[in-house]
Amino acid sequence: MSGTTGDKLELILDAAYELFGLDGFYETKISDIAHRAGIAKGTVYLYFKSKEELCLAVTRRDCEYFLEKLQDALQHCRQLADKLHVIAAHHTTYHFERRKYTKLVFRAPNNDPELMEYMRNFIFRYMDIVQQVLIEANVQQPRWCAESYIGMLDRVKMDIMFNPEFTEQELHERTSFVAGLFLEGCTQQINKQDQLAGQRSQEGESE
Amino acid sequence: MSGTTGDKLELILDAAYELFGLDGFYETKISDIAHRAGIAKGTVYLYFKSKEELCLAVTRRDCEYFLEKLQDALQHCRQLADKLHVIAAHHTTYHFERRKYTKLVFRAPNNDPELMEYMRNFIFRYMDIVQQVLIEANVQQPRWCAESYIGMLDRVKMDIMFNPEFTEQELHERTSFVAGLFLEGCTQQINKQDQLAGQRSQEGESE
Amino acid sequence: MSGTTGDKLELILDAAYELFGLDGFYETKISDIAHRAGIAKGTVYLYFKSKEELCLAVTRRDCEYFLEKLQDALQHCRQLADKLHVIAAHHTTYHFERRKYTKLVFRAPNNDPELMEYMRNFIFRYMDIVQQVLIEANVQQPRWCAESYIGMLDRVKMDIMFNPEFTEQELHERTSFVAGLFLEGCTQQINKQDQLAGQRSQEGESE
Amino acid sequence: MSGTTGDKLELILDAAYELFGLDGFYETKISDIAHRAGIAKGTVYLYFKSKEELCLAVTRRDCEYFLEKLQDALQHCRQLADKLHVIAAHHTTYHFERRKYTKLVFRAPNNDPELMEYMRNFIFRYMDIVQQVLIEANVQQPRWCAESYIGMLDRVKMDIMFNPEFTEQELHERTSFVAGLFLEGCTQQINKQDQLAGQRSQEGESE
DNA sequence: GATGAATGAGGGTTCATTCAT
DNA sequence: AATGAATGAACCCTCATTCAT
Repeated sequence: MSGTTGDKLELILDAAYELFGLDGFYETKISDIAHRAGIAKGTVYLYFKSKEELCLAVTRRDCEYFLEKLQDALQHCRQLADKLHVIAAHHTTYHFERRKYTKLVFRAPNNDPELMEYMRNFIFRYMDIVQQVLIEANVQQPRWCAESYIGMLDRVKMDIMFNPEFTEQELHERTSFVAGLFLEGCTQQINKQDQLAGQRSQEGESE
Repeated sequence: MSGTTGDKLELILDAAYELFGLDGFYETKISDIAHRAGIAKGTVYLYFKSKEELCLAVTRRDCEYFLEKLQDALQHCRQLADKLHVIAAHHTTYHFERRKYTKLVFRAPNNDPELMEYMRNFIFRYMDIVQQVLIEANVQQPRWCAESYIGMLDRVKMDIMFNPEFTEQELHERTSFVAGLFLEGCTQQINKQDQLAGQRSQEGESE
Repeated sequence: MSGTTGDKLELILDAAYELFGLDGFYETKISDIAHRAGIAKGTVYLYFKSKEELCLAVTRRDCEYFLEKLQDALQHCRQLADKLHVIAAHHTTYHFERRKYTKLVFRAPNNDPELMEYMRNFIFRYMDIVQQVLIEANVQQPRWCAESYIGMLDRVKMDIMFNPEFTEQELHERTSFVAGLFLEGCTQQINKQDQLAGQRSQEGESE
Repeated sequence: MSGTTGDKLELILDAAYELFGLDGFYETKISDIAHRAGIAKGTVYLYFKSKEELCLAVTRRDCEYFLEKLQDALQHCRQLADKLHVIAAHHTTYHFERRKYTKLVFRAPNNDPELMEYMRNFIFRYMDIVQQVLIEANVQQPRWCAESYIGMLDRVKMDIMFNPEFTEQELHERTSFVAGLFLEGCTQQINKQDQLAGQRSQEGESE
């Protein structure tokens, strides 16, 4: 009865996500999006002021959903190892499920300041979540470690997106590998730090 | 000397690199490039069949130079630690020096298959070099490790390019951090493997 | 009282007059008019078949009112001088009061035949009124004189509309000047004619 | 050989004058103009930044030519009567020759400030020329008289442009009529002034 | 080889008008 | 009668590419 408005907006976002993802921002015509959404070209402009704004909305919906799902997943585990694995699995699975949308990697309208700013901000928020996990586990240099972890996962993502033969099996192996490798590095650091702390307390006692 | 063909080609590549890097592929007009190169618009087409081909040439020159310099730098060191540091330093410094060309991150003409293929291939070659370093040091899973390392470095690159206040001091610290973190993980793995190998040889002896 | 059909029609006309006058026909959107009238876009089309017809209605109301007021004013005077001054004062005052609606000068939809025809007709009727005044005073060439008078007044109108600093003081001076100048010319002509008539009658008598 | 550039610019101006004049600014498509000029749509934009700028150029050429011709014609006469007639004849003939371009009356893009400013300025310059003629003949209130004269002539112009049956015969009659009527008014004023001056000098003498 | 005037396909956006509710 | 979401034709302008000189 009502809710039609919401429906159409969703239709547009879906169509835009699909086409921006498959063909890229510049290669996608508003008329294509409208056609795929089953509406008229002009209707797009009832919901979005410009192609750029539509792209921003698409990106926002995608990224917010990404972070939301990540937070959800993290709630169910307590151990650092678990959390790191959840993060990795989320990152890789998310992109594996969307692997046909290769052009999303280049979130293009290169010069749209709002989109640039949003993406910058998204990365920060993502990083903050990972960093928090590391802080809770007493990992040293949690910011840089978080960045490194995300970097490792992003490289896997690139493989997923640009290697058409990337299998689900491979997905799991790579995910575990990255999580494992990183955990090892962290554990190492934590150990060292504990040793250090231990030494200090011993030294303190021996005085 | 100055009227040589080669000169003009170089002028065009320089101008295109500058503008593609500053503004992005789609935002840059052939006429802008010609203007900056100090030549006529039509002349560009004496050297390149299309804007895409020019972009490919620009990218190629940039990437080949990147790999070349990396190889050069790697020749001067033997230790794994040294090599990893050289790789990291090269990666981060290269992009720090070109940090104003933020749009190079999106090597855009999204649909040019040749460029896509070239980039895919470039990554492989880059990865192969890193992988070789790891293989020589007996690191397990050298491919995946190589990918992880490059991923970590690529994240630093993103920070460099999109954080305008990124300092040279920070550059060195981050570089050393990443190299160190990765080396630790690798060393760990090598150790484990050596232990394993040691056990096996012992077991073999004891028979 | 307020929900009456007539009310809404008036609201639309008022809003359209305002916006056509301030911004011009082509620059004004139907949605703007609806918004200013406090009604929905579609409602405009319950009262007017098209934007052109609305413009015609606006113009008609404006012009009819102009002529009506002129007729009213003329009823109160008998002397040619008075009548000419009333005409002049009406012309200039009317536009002075509406001087912020500069775009009314270009009653645009250039290609609407109905509007063109109406405007042509309006001018004729206006002219007829002035002409009648002149005929009653025995002015020679009353039609052309009427045209000239209106032309003079229209030039004042242009000054009023496009000179933002045009003051009320100036308005009165210019009005009197134009009326005076024209009256003089007419009187002159009337005199000459009277002389001519006098001569003729004298000649007649003397025969 | 060369001069081709100039040629094309002229072709565009001619085509634009024709179409803007026949159909109006908003009703004329750039593609129509290009077609009529025998060139491609894009070529128009090599010579003019926008449709508005083209309209300004068309107007400018037209108005400058108008003033130029007026100055030329005025050089050949010395008497006030002659000058006034030349002005009138020029005004009416000019528009009679262009009477099919009815839409030029509404020099439309209503909101283009540059065009508005240019037109304002054109009127001033035109008025200045007429005013100068009156000053030289010692006419009182030369500015307002000039305005009135132009107003009278402009009304004739309107008749010319919107009365399709306006004949050349009528043109001459109306022109002479307006010039005569105005001259009479002026002469009158000059006489009065001379009388005044005469009286004053007499009074001076008698003292 | 070098030029730059000319081309014209192409797409984002606007907005008068319609019509289901 | 009133609404306002939806429509889609229309048009300005851009810019990669061509080609005559």
